[in-house]
Amino acid sequence: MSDGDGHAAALSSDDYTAISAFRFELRKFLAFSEAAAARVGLPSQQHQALLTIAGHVGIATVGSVAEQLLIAPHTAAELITRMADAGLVSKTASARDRRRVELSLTPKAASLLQQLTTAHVAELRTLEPALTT
Amino acid sequence: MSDGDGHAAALSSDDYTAISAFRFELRKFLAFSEAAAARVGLPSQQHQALLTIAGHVGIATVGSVAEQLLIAPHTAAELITRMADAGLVSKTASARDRRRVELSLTPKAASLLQQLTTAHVAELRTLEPALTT
DNA sequence: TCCATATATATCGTAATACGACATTGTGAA
DNA sequence: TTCACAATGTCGTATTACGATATATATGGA
Repeated sequence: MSDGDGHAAALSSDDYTAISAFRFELRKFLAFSEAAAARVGLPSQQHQALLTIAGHVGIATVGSVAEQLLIAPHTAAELITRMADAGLVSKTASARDRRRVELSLTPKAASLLQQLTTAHVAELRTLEPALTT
Repeated sequence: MSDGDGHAAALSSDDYTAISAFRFELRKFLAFSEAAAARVGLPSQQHQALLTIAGHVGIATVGSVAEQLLIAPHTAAELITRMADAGLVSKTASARDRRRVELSLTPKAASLLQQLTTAHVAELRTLEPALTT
């Protein structure tokens, strides 16, 4: 503690303004992301799930999605069920461990994800200066 | 378009892995924030509202909270009502424009916000390297 | 001045989704 | 084999943002 007081952090009104502005930028990015996903008919959480499945090292499972999205395993199970119903992912019982369900993107989902990711990379390039301030 | 193709962005599996990792870091920060707020009994949205009220240049109103949180004005009205019921904000009709409701933090809220902000600043210092990658 | 229109806030019913509690099936070690 | 644990799934519930709508106030022109 360099301010000599373990509790009072000496936060000024300007500090709150600056931190609030940071969160505002964060929110704008998340809102952009949500809107972009909605434009192609996806809830944000399903977009995130597609991204983690596509980016997973090895084969993604319900559990790995839960871990990446910071949600409970049974919540991920519900999410994946909805996505399978929507024709976005295919579920395959693992041969090695039959408790596991291995996931892969359908061509439709792969196409949507590519569109979305391209837009996100562009948006991130725009917002990056504001976020790192 | 420098890649010579307006549509195909040439995204590799590694690209998805990298972007997914970025979103994971973002999620971890947001999860930290939510957990920190929950520890003092606040939903995340109420913590965010406190921060925008404290950081607002001039006097915050229901409308300014809506604008900062990227929610509809009537959603902000509901949020502020809940917060007033919880003893976190006081609402005062504006003298100038009696449609407006001016907001201020109660001492209790100011104290909670200071605690939370101190913890957040520390956490951001920890996560910053991972986020800017 | 008076009114039409716009703005700020509020209310109510609804929908989406994450969770807790619990169930089911499979695995692996003693 | 048997048992503790792991992975996934089901169901009812709670929270909260939204759309539609309502009310009060403000403001600019006729």
